[in-house]
Amino acid sequence: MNAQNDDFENWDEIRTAYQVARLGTLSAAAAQLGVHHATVIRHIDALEARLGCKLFQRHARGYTPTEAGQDLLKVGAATEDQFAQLSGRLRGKGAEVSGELIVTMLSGLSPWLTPVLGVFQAQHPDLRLTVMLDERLLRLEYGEAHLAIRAGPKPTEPDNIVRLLGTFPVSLFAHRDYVARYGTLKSLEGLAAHRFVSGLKTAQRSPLDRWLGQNVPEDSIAFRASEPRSQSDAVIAGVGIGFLMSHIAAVHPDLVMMTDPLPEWQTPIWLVTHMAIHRTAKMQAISGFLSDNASVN
Amino acid sequence: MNAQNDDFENWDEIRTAYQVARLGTLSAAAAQLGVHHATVIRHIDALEARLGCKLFQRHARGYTPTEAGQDLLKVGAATEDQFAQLSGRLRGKGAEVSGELIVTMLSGLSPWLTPVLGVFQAQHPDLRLTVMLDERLLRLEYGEAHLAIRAGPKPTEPDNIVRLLGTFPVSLFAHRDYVARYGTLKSLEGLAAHRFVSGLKTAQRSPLDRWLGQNVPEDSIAFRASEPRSQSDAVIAGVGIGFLMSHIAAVHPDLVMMTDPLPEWQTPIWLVTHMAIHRTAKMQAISGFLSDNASVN
DNA sequence: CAGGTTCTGTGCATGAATGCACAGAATGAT
DNA sequence: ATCATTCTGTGCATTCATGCACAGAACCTG
Repeated sequence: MNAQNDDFENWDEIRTAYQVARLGTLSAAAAQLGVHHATVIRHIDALEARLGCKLFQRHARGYTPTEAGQDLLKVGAATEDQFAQLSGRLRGKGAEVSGELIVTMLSGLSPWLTPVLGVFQAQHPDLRLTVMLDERLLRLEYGEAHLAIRAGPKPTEPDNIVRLLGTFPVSLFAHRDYVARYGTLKSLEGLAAHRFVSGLKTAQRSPLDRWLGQNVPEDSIAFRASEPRSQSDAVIAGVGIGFLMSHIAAVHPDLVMMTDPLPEWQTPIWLVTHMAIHRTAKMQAISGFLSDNASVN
Repeated sequence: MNAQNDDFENWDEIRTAYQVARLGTLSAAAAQLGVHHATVIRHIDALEARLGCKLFQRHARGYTPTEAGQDLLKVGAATEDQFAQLSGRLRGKGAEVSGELIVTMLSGLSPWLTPVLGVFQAQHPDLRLTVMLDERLLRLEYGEAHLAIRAGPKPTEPDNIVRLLGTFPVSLFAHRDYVARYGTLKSLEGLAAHRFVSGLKTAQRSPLDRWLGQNVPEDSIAFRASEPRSQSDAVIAGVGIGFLMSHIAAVHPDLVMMTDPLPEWQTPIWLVTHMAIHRTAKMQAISGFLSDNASVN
């Protein structure tokens, strides 16, 4: 088997010989293959030498296949057909909105995006949708996730395709009970008199966490949580003032916006896919759907 | 069709991906293919990018094929099988002493070699043997002939495989009737008193013709013929003295050797084949047969 | 017959593919 | 926990495949 394999250690030479056998001249085969005719003749020379077998009778105006060349013509045609069918199947799969789809996002985006994804899945019943809430950067190239929805600076990992979902206003919110007890926020100079909810001090991954760290005394951070969802839960429970996207806060009638949103708080949201699957209909469909349906009214 | 073809414009990448899918690691595939693992990963990267489709899940300890990768595994296995069978058929044909065999030689060698070739053909009834007597240099690479039997200096055409059949003594012969009428050849100093048979004056391709041209007065060349066979016919008919190989002349009891053979008259005979077919059993068989059976006893 | 066109075949320069060397990740053994 | 082994992934240097430019052969047209 291995000894036989050595005869055909270059499948591209077979492809070239097949085209010459099919078309009859070096020039035509070269045009079909998109290479120079010198390349074609060299492939034929190499293949014939390796096989120790003449594949063609050579004439000034083209090549005619020998019996061996005709045999190779048949095998080459079958191979090309098989590859074309494989290509069609792969494209067919890629043209479907079906199969598994793993979406990863920060927990803070879940209350907003999970219902949207649910509607998408209802529209495509063949889709097996998985939503993973994870701070950790799931590896798109490892297939741990197919779509990552990220906030903050534009992701720059190589081999990733990044698309902006939108830039969303963020502001400081508190529960009305908190406001009744501690009062409103008169201005940004009065931050120290209030209690705040933030992320872990050691991390401060989010630009908003860093903003709080720079503008609020440490003694005024009343509550720290590793997950954004826990942070928003604390705000909703009246523990303190914290950042939320305006449209997420709008879902809660008991939340009060403490100050107008600053432009620097605006947060871009990115849809990230791996280039190897970006072109599939599935990925195009989910990206388009999120762009159309995750906007804030 | 052409659009589909573009997906698989590099059949060697498919071969590489097939080996990875089959063996599970880049290293194993690289070893099997005889390339570096860097080459393997680059072929996979290129193919996945071109297809826009993940073929593998990538892990630190190897690759597992996706559904698409498994599809490619099946197609690759079928392709490899088809190519292996093609290889077997070509080798099988090459292992047979059958089909067409065209042998070309000078006419002067025909009385000696044609019977030998006839015996060879009788031993291989599936062989379609053609003997072409031609001064013109038939193109081995064009398939006009498969085996050329040539005399004189060693042929040097590229892509030809040349094998010495033997070096044969040549001498000057005349018919006994000629000797009865004109006497014997006392020495090489008495050449002018005799009549000779030679090739065309304008050609003098053969070293023997040139020897005559240099050592015999032109008036003593009684008979010129373009074909060596015609020349030997004239000698046999008693027209004059002419060169023949000793073993060919020995077939004619009426021919008399006029002088001992000179070493410079010795003539090497070469078997010439084209490298593309040289290794086939057919060519090996005919070359071996001629070496064994065309010797002079 | 002469000239134009199409095609093959080859030496040399260029560009692309490949191998080398290294580093990092993951796993297993001690 | 540390070290060794296996494997993947990448930048750079080297090698090899390819394209360019040219010439020759064969055929067709005027």
